[in-house]
Amino acid sequence: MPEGHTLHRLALELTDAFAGSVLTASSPQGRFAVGAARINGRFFVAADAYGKHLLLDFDGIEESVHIHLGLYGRLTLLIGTGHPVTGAVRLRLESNAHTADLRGPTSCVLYHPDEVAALLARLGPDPLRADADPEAAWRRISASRTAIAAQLMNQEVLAGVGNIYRAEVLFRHRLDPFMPGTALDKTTWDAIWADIVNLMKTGVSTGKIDTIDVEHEPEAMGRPPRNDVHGGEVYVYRRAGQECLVCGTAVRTKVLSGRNLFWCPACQKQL
DNA sequence: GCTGTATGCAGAT
DNA sequence: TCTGCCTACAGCG
Repeated sequence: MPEGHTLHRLALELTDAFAGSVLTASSPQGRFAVGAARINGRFFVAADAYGKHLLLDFDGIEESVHIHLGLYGRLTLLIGTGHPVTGAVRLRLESNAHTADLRGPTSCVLYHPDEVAALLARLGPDPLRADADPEAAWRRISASRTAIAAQLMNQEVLAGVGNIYRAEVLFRHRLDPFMPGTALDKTTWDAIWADIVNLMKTGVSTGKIDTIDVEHEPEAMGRPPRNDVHGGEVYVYRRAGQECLVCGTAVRTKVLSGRNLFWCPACQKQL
């Protein structure tokens, strides 16, 4: 579920459902019992996303609820209230009309304003935020010999890009994932940034990661829709061993800094 | 039912 | 670079 687009979408949905409402907060699973008690009965102000981090603000307290879904976390918004609790619900928020259930997050804790500030200070620009500065990311990337595929996933470089977007955007620009950041030119970076912004914005509005250009869409290529586990069409992500949709070469995979990277060795040759 | 895998990241080594 | 966290689900028997 959770790359940046998911969190921004959730922030919009939560704000839409809860802003201005008094919320009931509980922690059925127990691990956020103290925090839930702190926010219980307060007016919900807004939810906001920074990269893959979600912050919830309530009236009358200076702390924010910091949520990071990690690899497994899910936040589900339900219509109505009084739903039976299923599974390990870390945090349940209820208005008089909606319910939000949080399960399996890496983080669900109260943050003081200085902790929020520290978080924001360490994150790179978030392509989904209007005030994001792509130059800040470029300075980091172009100064480091680290492989571009690793840098795109580094949240201090770019906030919100995850394993799918990095693989897909590198394919879309036919870039060798192992190319050092120092080998990237500024024009290419500007194109990558613009592409990420567009792809992620689409992700926010559709709720899925779709990266295929029109000419490579299933209908255009006479193949059945993949409709993979994440519901979107992609070029290389999780397609190891299958034919590249552009050139037919077998897609490769390799673990890079603990995550499975996917790429087409023919389309994405180092220059 | 069990096993493997997963859109993430912190902390240890 | 490796391990642990923590939950859900697909695939298998």
